[in-house]
Amino acid sequence: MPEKTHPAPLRLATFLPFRLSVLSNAVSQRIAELYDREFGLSIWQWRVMAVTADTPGISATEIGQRTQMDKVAVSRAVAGLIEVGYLERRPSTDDARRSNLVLTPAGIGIYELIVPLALAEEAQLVSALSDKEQAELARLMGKLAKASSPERDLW
Amino acid sequence: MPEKTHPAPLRLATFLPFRLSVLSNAVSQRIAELYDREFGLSIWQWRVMAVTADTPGISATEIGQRTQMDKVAVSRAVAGLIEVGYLERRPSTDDARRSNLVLTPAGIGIYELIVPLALAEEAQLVSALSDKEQAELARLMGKLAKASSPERDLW
DNA sequence: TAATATTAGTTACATATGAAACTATCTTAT
DNA sequence: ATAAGATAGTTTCATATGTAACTAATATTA
Repeated sequence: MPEKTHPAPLRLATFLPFRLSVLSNAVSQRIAELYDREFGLSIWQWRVMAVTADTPGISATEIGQRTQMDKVAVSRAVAGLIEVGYLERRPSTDDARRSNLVLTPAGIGIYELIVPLALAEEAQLVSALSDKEQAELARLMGKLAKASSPERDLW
Repeated sequence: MPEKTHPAPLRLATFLPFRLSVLSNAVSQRIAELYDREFGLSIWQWRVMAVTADTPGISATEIGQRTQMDKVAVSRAVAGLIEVGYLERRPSTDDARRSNLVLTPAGIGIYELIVPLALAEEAQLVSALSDKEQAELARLMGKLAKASSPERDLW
């Protein structure tokens, strides 16, 4: 008489989606706390600042694409940054629906304060890995990203 | 005359916390949609089921530790699972504050339906990597986890 | 060029989430 | 044995978030 077959076990601790989620949350939380505590910024506001610093005059829609934020999140982050005076909205001459977003001088100042801190945080995080391992991790993550969302390319 | 020094640039696309977050969200969303669409379960309810299947009679507190969920999230997920009849609360004899949680037969049935689907989803995701790469990824993630939260060990 | 469809972005609403307060029970120290 | 503290778990409340509806402007099509 054949024995009752047991289902394949699933240990959360070795299940990749779970591990990714936990690791990502642990990392994000550390750095979100930094942005918030030191500068009163949410992680989404920081992302908006980062891409705006990189591409002055960017539109909200493009911010969404570059940061993987949906348009409502972008709208709210932008509104908040304008509120505190870090971002400025300039009407676009050729398309009245969109605005060209730029950091204000205050915004640039804050941005330049945050960047080294963020990079230091990252550096500390990856200091556990050799340069080679860091490169390998980036490569493997890229493959996973492609496998998980072949349609939109994430980076 | 020395030139004005430019701050180190920060490209979101190569910033590890950002990449981790985007990748994790992309993966989680795919699989959360599966749990929800097919079984009406949230990802947290699924996690609770998974550890309860693994350790019948587990307490809510221990579920929290094993899943990295806070106690409020556990409480809500448990309440929801009891509501739909997948989980049962048994009063603990030796400590009246805690309950021993077990899956009901219905819960076990659903669990055994989900496991192969979840594993298949994971398998599809990592199929882009060789066995060796998969092992390497797991190892590197373990190092990062330790670096990011040395205090609590995540897995 | 008028009608229709798309797009950029915001607002409104419903739900999800986390922090803090709370209840009940158990543990520790005197 | 009793008071003070710690722990398990729930509830409350304020905020965050996503979906859908909306406004305004541009693009398309007939």
